[in-house]
Amino acid sequence: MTTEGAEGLRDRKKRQTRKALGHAAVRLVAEHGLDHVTVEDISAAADVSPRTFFNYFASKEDAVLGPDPGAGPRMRARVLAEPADLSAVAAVREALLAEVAAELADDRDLWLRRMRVVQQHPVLLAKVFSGGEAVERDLVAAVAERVGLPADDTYPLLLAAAAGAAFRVAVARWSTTAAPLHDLLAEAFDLLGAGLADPP
Amino acid sequence: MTTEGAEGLRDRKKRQTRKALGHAAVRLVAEHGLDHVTVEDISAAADVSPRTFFNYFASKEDAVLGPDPGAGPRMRARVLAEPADLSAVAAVREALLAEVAAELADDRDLWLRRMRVVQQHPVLLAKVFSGGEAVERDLVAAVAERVGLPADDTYPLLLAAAAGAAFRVAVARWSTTAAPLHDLLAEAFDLLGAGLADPP
DNA sequence: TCACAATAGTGCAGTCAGTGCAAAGTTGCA
DNA sequence: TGCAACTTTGCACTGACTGCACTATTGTGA
Repeated sequence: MTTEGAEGLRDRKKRQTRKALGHAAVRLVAEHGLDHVTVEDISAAADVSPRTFFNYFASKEDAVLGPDPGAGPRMRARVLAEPADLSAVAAVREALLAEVAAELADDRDLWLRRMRVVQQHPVLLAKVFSGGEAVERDLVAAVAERVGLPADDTYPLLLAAAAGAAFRVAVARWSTTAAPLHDLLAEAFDLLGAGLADPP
Repeated sequence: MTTEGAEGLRDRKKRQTRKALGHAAVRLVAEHGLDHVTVEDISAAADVSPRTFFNYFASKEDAVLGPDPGAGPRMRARVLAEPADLSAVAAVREALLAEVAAELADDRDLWLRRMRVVQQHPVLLAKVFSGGEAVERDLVAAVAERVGLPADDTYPLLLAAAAGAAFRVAVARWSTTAAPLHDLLAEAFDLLGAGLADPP
């Protein structure tokens, strides 16, 4: 995730600290359960003071689910970069498949552990949703731009929301079946593209 | 929990208390902002002790957004009651339209005020999502039963999630435009049914 | 190389959310 | 009327989260 070449020591350390806190949070929660882990525990595991924890994350839940501030802009760029002759759904589909592939390649284990943690603690679902919601905003903008509609029109709003739904369903199934996430996501988009017609 | 006709004084009082707390929460938060209202304030406005507040709601946010435990089962029943020759999407569509009409008729003002509060406090979006998520479970079950698929198949999961997406989009647009919620919801379902094809 | 500016980390004190427990008050019922 | 069931409440406690002032570390320009 190294954006530009020259990144000072300061920024590298910040990144490290954030990562350490996030990983510690996921590991400890997976191990002991959400409410048997305190912010103090997480901070200790990451070797920083509890006060510092809150300089990085607004809450314990945020540390576990690590809102990815780059995801929205990335998706936006991906959608706009898809060939112009693709339909909007197809563009979103391809963008999402590419994004997922990239993210998974990056840190597959962390993802899986997070999914398991969420399954064991449905309270965290709220964070998952609202995290996706942030990405959705950028997705709405990208779709609106592609199809030449205002960003408050039903079409872009709905396409973005439906894509989010497809994503969540695919990830949910992924964590309980052996199928590759790519296939599950593609299946979901096929159903959407077919107007959710009754299955045979 | 006497649901049948004769409802004792005890249950009536509980219902009243819950309602008083919920309404006080919405009113106070709309008036002073989410984090300038404490549980103590809400309890005082509803004339109960702060401790009692937590006998009814697990958190301040819950009091504002009032999770409706009956919504899931109601939707399930509605979906299964739709004519058998309707497609699954159509059945969900009709069920949702009917549910919304019934709920709006019941307490239109509270709904609108809640929407406004949510717009002013995006933190609450998380609760909206996870509230919808509870309903989604029942919806998944109903759809699975209708189409004769297991409840962990992609189709029912996705249809329920997409319906939730359509609902959220419709409500969001409703609170910013003058159009009736019914029409906005119908429009969203039309787009879903058309496979989210590019608009003209 | 050395000061000085920026910024990250920390300790402290305080507010408020949320929970378990046991006592007190209410309601249902025989 | 009296007992059982249930609701409300006060109390004490843990832990999340914040503002503030201070220290430590890193970046930078003379």
